[in-house]
Amino acid sequence: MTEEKKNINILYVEDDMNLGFVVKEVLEEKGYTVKHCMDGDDAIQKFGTDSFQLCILDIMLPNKDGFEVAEFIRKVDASVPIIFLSAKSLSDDKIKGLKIGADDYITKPFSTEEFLLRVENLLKRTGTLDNDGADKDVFPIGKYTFNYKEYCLILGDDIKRLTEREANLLRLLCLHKNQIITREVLLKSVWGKDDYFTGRSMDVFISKLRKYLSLDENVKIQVVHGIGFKMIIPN
Amino acid sequence: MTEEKKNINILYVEDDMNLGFVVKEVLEEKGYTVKHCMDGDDAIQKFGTDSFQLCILDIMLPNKDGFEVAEFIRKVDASVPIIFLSAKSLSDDKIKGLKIGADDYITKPFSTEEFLLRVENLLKRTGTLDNDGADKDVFPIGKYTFNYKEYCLILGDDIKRLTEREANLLRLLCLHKNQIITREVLLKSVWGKDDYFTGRSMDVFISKLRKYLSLDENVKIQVVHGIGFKMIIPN
DNA sequence: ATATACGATTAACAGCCTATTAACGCTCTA
DNA sequence: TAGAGCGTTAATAGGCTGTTAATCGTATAT
Repeated sequence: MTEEKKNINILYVEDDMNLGFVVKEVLEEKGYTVKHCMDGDDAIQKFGTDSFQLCILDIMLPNKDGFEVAEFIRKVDASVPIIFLSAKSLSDDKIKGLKIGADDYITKPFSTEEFLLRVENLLKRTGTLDNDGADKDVFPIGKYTFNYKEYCLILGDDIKRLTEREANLLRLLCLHKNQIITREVLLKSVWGKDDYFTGRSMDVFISKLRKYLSLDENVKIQVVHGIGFKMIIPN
Repeated sequence: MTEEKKNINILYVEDDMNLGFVVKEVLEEKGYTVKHCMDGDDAIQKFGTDSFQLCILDIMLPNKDGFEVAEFIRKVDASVPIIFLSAKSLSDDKIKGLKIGADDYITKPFSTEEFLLRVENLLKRTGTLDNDGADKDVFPIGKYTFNYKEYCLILGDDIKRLTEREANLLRLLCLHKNQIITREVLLKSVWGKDDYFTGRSMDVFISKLRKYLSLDENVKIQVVHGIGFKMIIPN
């Protein structure tokens, strides 16, 4: 996830050094690339010489205010998403921003969590970020692809449908790929209880999963005797 | 402009009669069609039996709160834009809403001007305003064409008329084509309740739909045992 | 008011699917 | 080497689904 974001360029215009530094840090920590400008003219020029997937504009700026910058940006690129930051919660400013076509409007002070969520949501909306946490439900397993939500295991044209139990178990193994996961954890997570018969039942499922995955010899569900299992997935 | 908007359906959930009435008026004056629900359960069912281009949800609701409604709606349609209304400007609520995937978050009280601007902006963003969102009710299903609004299923010259229930059910399957949709979601959306007999009733409808769709062998309504169904529509 | 038509629900039965249990043989470890 | 742990296959029971037919309820026409 983080690697994908590295390609996302954000133009950030803010004259408050302190806030500016913090916000830049926060965004960069999440893997975004951030160009930070201190005033409107600088921003306009940056926009002309680089391409951005998102613009975050403070409204109060020396030289040219955020609205003017936004209007300019809109002339150059009508679709790039724009977020305004404002110290005032004055409705007039808000409305002016919305009229220009702001995509979001955040009032200072804001929590970094809220800020990041808004940024992410906006990028998702505009299709820059891949949609929802769907990534979390698709696991590559060697030559296979395992789609947890759809309960299926895909290899080429072949789509093997899994039962709910099979899928739950396989998902846990994927979340711990190349690591040992104990029988207890598996049993408590998937079955909710840990006794002899449930354990034997799980062994039957492990057996099935091995069979399903047998067409890629590099993928293995190893047993760790007396402890649990370890699914080997080569990179 | 106003004429185009006539095709835009808005689901509005608000238990405050006074505010509800005003907002409905304001939106309708702009040419939108507004379905106003008073509580969450009602909204969920409305969503299952009609198609909306925008949902506006109050957070404080009797029965089910706005977040729950949103989560359900997201299960049925992952892309429909959602705006939350909230009396509290509490950051926690905001964050919760954004996490669920709200597209905007408006704090009461708000001016009608700001409100309308946000609605329009959101609709522009999602492209609903451009193409007069008529497509939303016509679904290609393999060789068939399903027209939800007209309750009919067309294959060549043959026009099969569907009942309302049949159409509602088929629509939901279409919205989730090639994806698993759970029995619970189908039942809550189409019937508004989820019990044994309603479930059996649904099975009868599924059986009918399969029969209607049997002339295209590439179209299948698969069962996902213990979970729900998955309609396969080849591209 | 009565008859009719239609759609939806309920009933009934058959068939299917799945998780579990049992059984047996093998492997690992103490 | 004994005993516990695991791999695998097969059988079973119980729940879930597919389908048809009967019944119920409501709207419509006579």
